[in-house]
Amino acid sequence: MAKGEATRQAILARAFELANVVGVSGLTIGRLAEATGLSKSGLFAHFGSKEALEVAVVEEAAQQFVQEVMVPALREPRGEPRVRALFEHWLAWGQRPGGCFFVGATAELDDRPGPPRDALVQACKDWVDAIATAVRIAVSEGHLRADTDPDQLAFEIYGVMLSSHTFSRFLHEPAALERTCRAFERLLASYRAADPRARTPTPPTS
Amino acid sequence: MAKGEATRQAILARAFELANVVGVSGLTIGRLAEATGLSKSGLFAHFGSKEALEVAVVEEAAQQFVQEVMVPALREPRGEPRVRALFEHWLAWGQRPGGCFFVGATAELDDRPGPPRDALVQACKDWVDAIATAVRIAVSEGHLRADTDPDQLAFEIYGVMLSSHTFSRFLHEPAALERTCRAFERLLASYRAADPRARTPTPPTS
DNA sequence: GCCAAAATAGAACGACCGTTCTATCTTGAG
DNA sequence: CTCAAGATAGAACGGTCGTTCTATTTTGGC
Repeated sequence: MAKGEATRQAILARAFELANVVGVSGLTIGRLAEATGLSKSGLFAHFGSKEALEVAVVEEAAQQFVQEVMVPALREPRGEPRVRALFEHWLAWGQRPGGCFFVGATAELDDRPGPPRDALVQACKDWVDAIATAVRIAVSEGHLRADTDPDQLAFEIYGVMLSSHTFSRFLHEPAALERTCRAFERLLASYRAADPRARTPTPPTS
Repeated sequence: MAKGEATRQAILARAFELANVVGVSGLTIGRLAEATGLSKSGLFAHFGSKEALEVAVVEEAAQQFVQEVMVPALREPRGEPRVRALFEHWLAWGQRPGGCFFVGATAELDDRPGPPRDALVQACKDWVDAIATAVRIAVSEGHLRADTDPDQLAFEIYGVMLSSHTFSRFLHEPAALERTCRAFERLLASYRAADPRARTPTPPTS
């Protein structure tokens, strides 16, 4: 029967919204039941345990993230434009109420081993890898210097994102967005090839 | 009577250790009572409410942070050495079990208004300001370029710290420390004056 | 339209939470 | 040494948590 799957998906959509604001473990079955109009036990039956619900929420978040950040960026031209698109779509993603789900969940789960944490680690690694891959392409396109370490730049871009989250959402710093963009631009500039066409673009065969 | 203050301080020291691992709200009165050997009510009487305990824990953390990070750095020579010292002492501070208290607590409290959050915001602002001030001095000493925006560099250094925390504690990335140091060095280099003595050091009168 | 299977509801559970109350120790000033 | 004040303990409270159990309703293949 397909009814079960449909309500399960509806629950997860609502659960993700809630968890984005109150955190993964702040998400309670009672509150989620109230928010969806189901009974506690009726909702519970869809997941079997709170832990399984948390895993499902993390996976739901990852799926929405792919849809809203990764996929649109992949439609941009290879190289620096795509790196920039990843960053900008992340900025938009972080504007939803509660900020970036992964930033909040990371701090919450990093000292709580178990399947929810594992799922979140996987999602974050995928995200960092996506940045590093885009950077790698930008290097091979000659947009960034040939001696660029893609993983290093991904690490640094990730830091700008985290700082952005903290300064805007937590410190309520008015200039947060401006600082964020400036930091990102400075970062790209420091890795950019002096002349965009100085390096011969790597041919597809190599 | 001084006995009360002494045990209160002992409780806070233990509370900070605990909160560093399980988070500010993961710290429960029952567990803390067990950890200190007191009864729930006996411990509770020292603070009057859970919220007041949380505020006290944040203030305890801030005090230890000043002692272990700020004060030693202030003993270093003005300018870049002091900026570097702030960073390195923070690295050491983040090595304790649970990582950097403030990084964890920030994500936990950023959507939970109230006195604990306010206390934490103040502590973080003090920290960012301390970095920015050290940077400002480094500029006036001619160690960093004159057009350096100290708040911007503080924002970026903060990002490196956050990224460091995530990559080492959460992602368990083996190269986290190396990436952290490289990111910091790259940052300083990008702001460093080409010739350390090119700028005339601002005389004390100006 | 029937009827097993699936989906949902409702009540109850034990555990732990923060908090309150009362009683009992312990302290230290006079 | 006395004795009020302070510090601590113990039991109990209402509330919420995740979870389980048992009904009841709803679904959809036949």
